[in-house]
Amino acid sequence: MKRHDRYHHGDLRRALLDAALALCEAEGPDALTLRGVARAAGVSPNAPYNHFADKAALLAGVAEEGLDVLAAEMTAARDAATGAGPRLEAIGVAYVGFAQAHRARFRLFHATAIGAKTSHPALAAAYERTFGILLDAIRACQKEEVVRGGDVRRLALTAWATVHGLATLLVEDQLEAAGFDAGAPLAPAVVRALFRGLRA
Amino acid sequence: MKRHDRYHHGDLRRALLDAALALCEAEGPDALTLRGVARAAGVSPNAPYNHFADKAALLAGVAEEGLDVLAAEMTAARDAATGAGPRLEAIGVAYVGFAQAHRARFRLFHATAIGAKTSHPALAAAYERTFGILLDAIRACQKEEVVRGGDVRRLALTAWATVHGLATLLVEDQLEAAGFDAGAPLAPAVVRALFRGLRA
DNA sequence: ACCTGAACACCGTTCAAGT
DNA sequence: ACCTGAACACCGTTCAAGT
Repeated sequence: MKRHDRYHHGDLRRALLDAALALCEAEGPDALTLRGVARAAGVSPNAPYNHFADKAALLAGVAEEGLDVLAAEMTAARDAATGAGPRLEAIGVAYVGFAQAHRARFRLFHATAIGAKTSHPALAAAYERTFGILLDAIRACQKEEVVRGGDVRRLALTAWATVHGLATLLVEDQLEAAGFDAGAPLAPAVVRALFRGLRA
Repeated sequence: MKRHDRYHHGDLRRALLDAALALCEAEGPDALTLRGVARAAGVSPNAPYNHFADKAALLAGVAEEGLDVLAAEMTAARDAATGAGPRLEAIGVAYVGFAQAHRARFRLFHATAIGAKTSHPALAAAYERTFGILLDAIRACQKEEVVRGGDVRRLALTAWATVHGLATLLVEDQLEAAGFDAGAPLAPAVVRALFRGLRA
């Protein structure tokens, strides 16, 4: 484990992204330190600056890749369901499921240490792609008249807020504190109530 | 501004809580440093340890006071409305309004730097009080049969998740990134959709 | 082009010491 | 009881230097 030849003439950028995610999974997002990531990758504390402008840029890189995974799981869940309504619900459940299955990745989405998303255009683009999946699903529901008409983005915001709120509460352990069993499948019921609220 | 007699024989604990909130409002939660709080209060870097076990305990103290403010605004909004349904909606809108009006306080609720809530019993108690307001409002709705029956906590979770998600997205500037006008009053529409979903 | 070493200005926290 | 001063082991980041 003392040789790191692959990194030294290979892809240190990739290694740093992997190490950052692994550290976040192991120790939590607050323990994630740039020096620690460099240490885990077997390089000096300054080596990361050859690949990322600063710590925030590294976190944004990890977050961006996480958003792609989320988008993939959302589309997979959508494609496994039939009918516009069930598909929208499947996307919502998948969002919450992603947060529970990939805690570290989800927490990194909102790491305030990333700073203004506008300064990370690749991250903003990944957000837009993911949000687009939700928009499409709602448009399909409107076409089948299982969701009421009106501004798609407004409806999407309601849906996003609901699943995002549940995911956030779960990931930050605020539900156990409030006396909920976080192991129980809370998402389907919450998503069904949401869907009822959007119905035509 | 060089004398701090009031603090030295007065309430440094109070001064630290105030300084922490002020710093969080001015510089954001990430810039909030224990040494900086001590500096702002005019004491040495170690003085806070006479009043708080560590940085997390100070943050928990600020969060706890913030939850009391939130609870007060929720009950005020509730009491200004008439009818169980409108009252529930008013509470939800007040939750989001609190996040927008007191950004720093809201962000501190979820500062991961606070750590396990279980280790801050006073904070957990404040959470429980605030959640109780929501529970009571839903029970009142069930009694008037404007919200469907079933486990109150499950219904409350759906409501909490929705307003919490919207508040989080607003406070973390993720809505501008998604092309929403955060200045627009988004809360009423979202809360109405939520309420439709809970309806009897 | 990519990495290291030394350095700077910070942190949170602890310990001994002052009053 | 409450505060200070000095110290420790860390950070993020920069700069010069190596290959």
